[in-house]
Amino acid sequence: MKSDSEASYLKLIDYFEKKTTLTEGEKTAIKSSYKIKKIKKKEYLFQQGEICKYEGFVSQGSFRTYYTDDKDLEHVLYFAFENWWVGDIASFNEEEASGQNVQALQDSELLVIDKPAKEKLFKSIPALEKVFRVITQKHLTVLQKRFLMTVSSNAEARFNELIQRCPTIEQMVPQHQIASYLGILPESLSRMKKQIAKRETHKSN
Amino acid sequence: MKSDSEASYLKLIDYFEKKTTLTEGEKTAIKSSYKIKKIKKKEYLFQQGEICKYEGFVSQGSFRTYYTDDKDLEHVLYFAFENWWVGDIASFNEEEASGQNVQALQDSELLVIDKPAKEKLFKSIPALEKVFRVITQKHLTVLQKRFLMTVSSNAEARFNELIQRCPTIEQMVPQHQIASYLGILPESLSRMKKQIAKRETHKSN
DNA sequence: AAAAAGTCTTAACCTACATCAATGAAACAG
DNA sequence: CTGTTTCATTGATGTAGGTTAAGACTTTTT
Repeated sequence: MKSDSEASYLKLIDYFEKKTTLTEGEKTAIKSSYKIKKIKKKEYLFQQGEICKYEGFVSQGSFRTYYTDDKDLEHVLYFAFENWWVGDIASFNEEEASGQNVQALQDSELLVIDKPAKEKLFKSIPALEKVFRVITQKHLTVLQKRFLMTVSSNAEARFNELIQRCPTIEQMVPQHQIASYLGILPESLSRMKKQIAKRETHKSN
Repeated sequence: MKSDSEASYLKLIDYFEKKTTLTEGEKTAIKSSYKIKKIKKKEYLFQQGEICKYEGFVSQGSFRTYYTDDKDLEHVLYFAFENWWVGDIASFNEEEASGQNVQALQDSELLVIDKPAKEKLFKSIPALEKVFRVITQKHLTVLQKRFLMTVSSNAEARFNELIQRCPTIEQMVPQHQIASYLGILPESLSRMKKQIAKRETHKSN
């Protein structure tokens, strides 16, 4: 399906063009550097203990990045939908084992690049270097907010913030994974939602 | 005190030379780009609501970065000792209000640079660009670990991890700020330490 | 040297969320 | 279509850490 993959590459080019200007030649270089990788539901880009060999741009579908602790509990670090990135920066760059798992939530498609290809691409398009520096900074800022939110407010406030920031998330992700993202157990989220609903009906009567 | 400031600049140069190679001319450029800024105990590099105009390298003393929430509770995000950096990357780069405070824990000294000077320095020493990209990545990795630690283990495990990673911290920082860093109240840390001590004596008898 | 401000500890009580256990419903595989 | 995981809900009970309040001890300010 040539036209499908063409559309995927266009998403990536559009994404970059929102952050910098590219010549036609540069666009071609980008297209030939990123490869299409399809990942079926519940399968992985990489898992804990493996090296993250690819950095991926989500062209179709969705992913979760999570960490499994020593009590075998999963903790969702991020969700990634279309036009977002997945990967473990530290593992990708240092070529060391990752502590994370990146799993498809549905049959999905990524545009992936490995480290040598990325370095080559940076050399031919220096402006991209800055684009990725900014992406990393943004990433850091988001995580800082998340961390502060986690230590300074309760699960209900975190839930409200999530719904406000990402209103469709409940349609896209099972509830126990939202709970994990919020840092609570599914039982607690279920109870919490019941409480919220009860309060809502009381108010409106 | 010329010799004092000379020693401060040497710390910064040594720091950079661990990550890249520099010519004498580049070292001179670095020295003339960073300015010395002394900050007395309890005073600030910047506060919540202000723009972080300087990125600082701690040449003497120590700092805490914290956030004050809507209930007026302080949450320590980082400590910074000698040879560490302070600042708010997002605020510094985007020139927007910061949500953080950077406060000296004792009379301290920074080598600071503002955004125009940093951009100019990057132009004259492109290798530094990569150094800072790596610093930001490292920063992100550290924060990710911290976040996962916070959601996947209890305060005692976090305390033990901190002591192991930074054994002298209890001599350098008041206990209520360590509590804040751990995400608990000073009373809880005090109680926790008592429990630990009780267990220790039981074991050794 | 006195006053004020900051720090640490202890104790009694409270609450948000975890844990354990059971159930029904939905999704999925053979 | 049917047995089997997976998912959501609910209830009973447990606990880490929060809240409030008080006292002692130390450091800083005047």
